[in-house]
Amino acid sequence: MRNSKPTLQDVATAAGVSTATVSRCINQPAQVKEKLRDKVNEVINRLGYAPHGAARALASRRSHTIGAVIPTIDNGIFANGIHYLQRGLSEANFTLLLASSNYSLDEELREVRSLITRGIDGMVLIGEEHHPEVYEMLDRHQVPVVNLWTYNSQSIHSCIGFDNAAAGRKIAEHLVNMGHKDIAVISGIQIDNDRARERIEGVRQYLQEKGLELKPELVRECRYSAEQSSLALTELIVAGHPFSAVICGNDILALGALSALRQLDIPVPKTLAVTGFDNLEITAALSPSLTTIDVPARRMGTLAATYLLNCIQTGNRDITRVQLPADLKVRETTDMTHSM
Amino acid sequence: MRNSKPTLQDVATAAGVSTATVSRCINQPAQVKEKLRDKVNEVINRLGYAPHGAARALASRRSHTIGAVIPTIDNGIFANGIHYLQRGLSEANFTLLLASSNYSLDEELREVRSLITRGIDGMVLIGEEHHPEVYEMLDRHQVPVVNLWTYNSQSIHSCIGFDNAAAGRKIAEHLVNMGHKDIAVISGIQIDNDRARERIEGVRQYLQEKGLELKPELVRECRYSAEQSSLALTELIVAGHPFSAVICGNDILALGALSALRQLDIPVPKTLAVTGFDNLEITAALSPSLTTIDVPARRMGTLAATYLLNCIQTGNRDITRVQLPADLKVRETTDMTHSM
DNA sequence: GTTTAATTTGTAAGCGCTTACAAATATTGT
DNA sequence: ACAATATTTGTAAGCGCTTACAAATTAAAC
Repeated sequence: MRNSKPTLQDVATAAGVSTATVSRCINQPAQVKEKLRDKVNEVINRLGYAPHGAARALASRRSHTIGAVIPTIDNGIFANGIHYLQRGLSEANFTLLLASSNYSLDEELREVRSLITRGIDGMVLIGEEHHPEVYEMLDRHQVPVVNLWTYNSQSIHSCIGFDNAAAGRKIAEHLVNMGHKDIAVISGIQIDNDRARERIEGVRQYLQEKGLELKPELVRECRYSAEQSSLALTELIVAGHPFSAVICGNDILALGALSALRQLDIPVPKTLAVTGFDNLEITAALSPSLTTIDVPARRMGTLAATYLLNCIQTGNRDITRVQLPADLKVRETTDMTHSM
Repeated sequence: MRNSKPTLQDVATAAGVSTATVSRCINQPAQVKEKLRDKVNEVINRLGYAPHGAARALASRRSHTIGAVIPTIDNGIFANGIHYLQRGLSEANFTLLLASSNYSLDEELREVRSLITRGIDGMVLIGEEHHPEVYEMLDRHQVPVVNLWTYNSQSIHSCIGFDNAAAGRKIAEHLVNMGHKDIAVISGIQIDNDRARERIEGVRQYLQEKGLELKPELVRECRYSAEQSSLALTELIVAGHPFSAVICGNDILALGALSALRQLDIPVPKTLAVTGFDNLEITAALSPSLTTIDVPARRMGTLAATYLLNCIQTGNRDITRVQLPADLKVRETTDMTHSM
C-alpha cells in the first residue's frame, strides 16, 4: 500500500486525465462523459481515494459543515432536537459541529467565534438573545443563522420554534381552570435565558389578567438540575407561604420537585399540582405522569437542517420565521382524573 | 470595513512583517520578540483578523477537530458523556464533530468515513464492535481512536469504560439475593450492539452459576424506546410464563416497563421487580425510584478528551485501557425497604 | 573588537483541491 | 464537406496558511 493517502493528483495520473476532470467526476459528474467518468471512478475505488476536506473547503469556500451551540448536551432537553438536526445534515452530506455554552452568553460567544474560525457554512443557536457580537460576526462572515426554541414574529433573525410566553400562559390557564389561585414557580436561571424569562412572563401576564398575582416570594430560580429543584421546592414549602401548584421551568426541574414531594409525603396533585416543560419521553411514564408542554424538538431540528441547507445552496439570505405548536399535555400531576 | 475578511497576508502587510512572523505570533508566540509580537497582536485586533480553519488545517495537517459517532443523541444516555467530552475538547480549543449511527454498524461506517474525510485528528466511538473497515480506515489515516462504554482488558484498541458483562452479573446477583428465581429480560436490539449482548450474557452466566436459567421465552429484544418496552413487557406478561423480576437493558426501557406495570396495576417491586441501566439523572426521582447501574458517563467523556488530546500532541499511539467502576444503585424498584 | 553561537525574522515552497479560462473534441446545420 | 456551435477536457492560478531553510540580527565567548 502507498505510504500516504492518495491525492486527487494521484488519481488523475493513474487515470491518465487532469485533476480538473477528477474533481468534476466527484462534484459535477454530469459534466464529464460517461466513459471517462467510469474509468476515473474505477481508479478512485482502486486507490481508495477520499477527498481531503480541508483542501476542498479552502478551494471552494464551503466547509459542508454547520455549527450548533446549545446550552447543554447534558440531558435530553436539546439533545433530542440536535439528533434530528444531525440526521438531516448527514443526509445532505453535511457534518455537525457541536458546542455547548452552559447557559452563558459569553461562553456562547466564544464557541461561536471558534466555530466561525472553523469555517462553518451555517449556524444553529438556541433562543433569540445572544451576545451582540455573535450576530455581528455571523453577519460579517455571511453565515446564515437560525434560532431554535423561540418564535418571535418581529425577530430580525430567522427562527424556528414556538412562543414561550404563550406556552407559559397555557400552563397558567390550565392551573387556574383547575381552581388554583396560589401558584409557585421554579424557574431556570433567567439571566442569559430568554426562553425562561418569556415562559414566566406568560404565566405572570395570564394571572394578572385573571386578577391573580404571581407572588415574588413564590418564585425561585435555580440551575436546571433535579437536585437543585428539590431543594428549591423544599425551601419554598418551608418558607410557609401557601400555594397549591408549582410551575417548573422544564421537566428536569419538575422531576426534582416530584422527588422532593414524595420525600415529604405530599400527595400530587391532591395537595400540590406540578407542571413541567419539554415533554421528555420519560415524563409520560412517570407516576404520577407529568403535565407538561410538548416542545416540537424533532421538527425544529429537521426544519433547521432544511432551512440552512437551502440558504447555503441557493445563497438566499431571507429571514424565515416558523411558528410550531407547543401544546399542553395534561396528565396526572395536575389532574388525577386524567387517564394516560 | 474591508470588503472581505482580512487574511494573514493583510495582517503581515499592515504590521510590516512577513506572514511567517504573524503565523508564529499566533502559534508559537514564544518564538517572536515581545515588541514585535505586541505590534502584530495590535494589528490583529484592529483588523479583527481570525485565522481560516481550513487553510490552517491544510497547511498543518491538523484540523483541531475530533469526531464522535454515537448510536443516538435522542435521549440522555450518551448525550451526557458527550457533553463532558465536548467540554474537555473546547478547553483545549478543539471542536467536536458529532454524528449518530442509529445503532447500525453500517451507518456508523458511513459516518466514520465522512468524518475522516473532514480530517478529524481523533475519533470517539461507542462499544468495541465496529465494522472492520472502520478500524482499517482509522488506521490508514493514523487517526487515534478510543472506544467508550466498553472495557476489555484484551482489546487491541483503546477503551475507556466499564465491564458490561460484570455489570449484568451485578444486577443478576442482586436480584437473586433478593430471592428472585424467574427473571425476565427486556434487552435492546442485540445485533450491532456488543454492550447489550455482554450485559445479558453476564446475567445469563451468573444465573447459570447459581443453578438458575435465563429462559429464552422470558427474553425480549426491542428498540430503545419506552413505548416499545411497554409493549414488550405487556406481551411477556400476557404470555403467561411466570417471573418476578425484569431486567431492562437501559433506563429508557425500564421507564417503559414501569409505565406498563402501572397501567396493569401490578405493584413494583412487590409482584415484579424492575432494574434499569445507566442511572439517568431522573431515575432517582422516579416513584418508585429505579434500581440501576451507575454508568460513569461523565468520566468517560472527560477521559476520552484527555486521552485523545494527549495522543495528538505527543504522537503517542500506545493503546490505553481504562476500567471505570459501574456500580449498582439499589433503589425501590427492587427493594421497597430502600430509602433514597 | 572579532569570532562563534544562539536567537529572531524573512523567503518561498507547498498543503490538496476548485475553477476560470483556453484548448480540443464532438455535434449540428447547411 | 465545412463552418458554427455546443460539449468535454486540460492548464494553471490560486484558496490562506505553515514551515523548512536561509538571512539577518543579537548575545556570548574569546
